[in-house]
This record gives sequence, C-alpha cells and structure tokens, in this order.
Amino acid sequence: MKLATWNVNSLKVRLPHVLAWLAQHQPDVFCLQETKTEDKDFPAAALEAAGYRALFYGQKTYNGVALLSRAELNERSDGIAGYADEQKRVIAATLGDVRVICAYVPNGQALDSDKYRYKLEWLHAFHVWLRSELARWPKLAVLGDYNIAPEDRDVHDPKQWEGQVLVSPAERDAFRELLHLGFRDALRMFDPVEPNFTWWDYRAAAFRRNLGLRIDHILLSPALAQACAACYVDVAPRKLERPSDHTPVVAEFS
DNA sequence: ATGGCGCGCGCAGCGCGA
Repeated sequence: MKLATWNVNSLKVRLPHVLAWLAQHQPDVFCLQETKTEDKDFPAAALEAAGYRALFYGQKTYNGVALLSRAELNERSDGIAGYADEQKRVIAATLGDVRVICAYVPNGQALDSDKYRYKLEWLHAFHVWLRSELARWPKLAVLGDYNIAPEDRDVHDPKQWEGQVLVSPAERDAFRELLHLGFRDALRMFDPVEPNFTWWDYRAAAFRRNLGLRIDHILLSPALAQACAACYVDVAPRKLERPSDHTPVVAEFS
C-alpha cells in the first residue's frame, strides 16, 4: 500500500501535474490540499479516466481538500467532528481497515493576527478529534499540509525564521502534542540525511537555492507505523513548469 | 532591501499563501 499527500495550490492549474504523478507513482490514496475548486467544478471525469475515483470537499478561491483512490473508499467524513469551521480543510475516509485523514492546517499569517489565533484554536480542535479517531481506528494515517516546521532541522535558516509563523513555539508545541497522542512522524522514522523540505517560496529563486521548509507531513498510528517500509519527499514536481510551491510526500507499507 | 511569485477573481489590482 502506498499513501501520498500534495498541496497542489489550485487543482485546476495543477491537474496535468497530478495526472502525471498518479501515472508514475500509482498511490492507493492521494490526499490533495488547496484544491481551490468548488465541488461542482471538480475534475472528477479526468481523474476517473486515469483510474482514480475522488472524494472532494471544496470551496471557491481558498482551501479545499480531496481524496483520490483506485479502490472504493468508505465512511467519508468532512471537517473536524465537533468543530464548526466554515473553511473546508479536512476530509477522511477508509480503505479496508486503514483510516486516511487529509488535512490542510491554517497558515496563521502572522503571530499577532486573528488568523494565528484561529490556527491554534483549529489545532486544538484537531488534537481533540484525532484522539477519538485514534481510539476508533487502530490503523490511522493523517496526511497533509500542517503549516508547521516541527524542528529547526526542518528550516533552511532557523535564525531567519525565528519569531515567524510556521516555526513559533506554540505551533511546534501543538505538533508535538499530536505526536504525544501516539503518532509517528513517518519521515523521521527513517532519519534521512537531507533536509527533506516540502515547500519553497516562489520568490527569490528559493527552490534553486534550496531555501525551504518541511511543513507537509504524514503521521501514522502505532499499528501503521510498524508496517511503514519507506517515507520520502518527491521533489521532482517542483522542477516542472508552473509548479506548486509544495511537493508530494509518500509513505509505503509492507 | 521585508520585496521578490503565483493563485483566484475578474479585468485592475488586491488578498492571500508560507
């Protein structure tokens, strides 16, 4: 089994990249964030022609998440149970006995902004919900754009980023609290030598200079972590014409 | 040097992302 996640920054623009990536990597479930696509406009037919069915939870201009899969997904749920949120950031479903949650955590904008307070509140609700999800689904994977670089080694220049959103202590505490629920950070299970950034700013030739952050993650429940054989970042799509500023993360299971 | 780029919206230039 192969699970993957990608913040596509507009599915409309990135559809050719998504189709090419599916053909090459053939994930069992592909989690997409920032589709920025209303459900009535979702490119379901093009994906179906590529062998993938889709569950989508989108809105105009902002946010939007989707699950693509080759086999049928069951027990779909939208959003965080018990947390009313206008913004469409979470979709979940089950493949066999594996529960897959696709999440787009708020960015936060700046530490003194309402958006940052929303991010922390959102992360608290996410934490509470994931605790109950873990109790319900022993095999649980939570994939997505967390908008948090968990440690300094996930940041190209920790000094430059100090005091900014994505690296602030409160956000990192919230991420660590998710791990304390019992999740493993799949990429860190394999302790790669390279930085394994997943996002590079469009500006200032940040990708060419490798000025990136690791903010897209795959968290695995203990039962799934035990079965995880590999986890890696695929930087190839960042080199394409009109790339997303994020790149896919993949987990493979025995 | 606090911008830079790219997206949606909608037709100019702004809000937003990270």
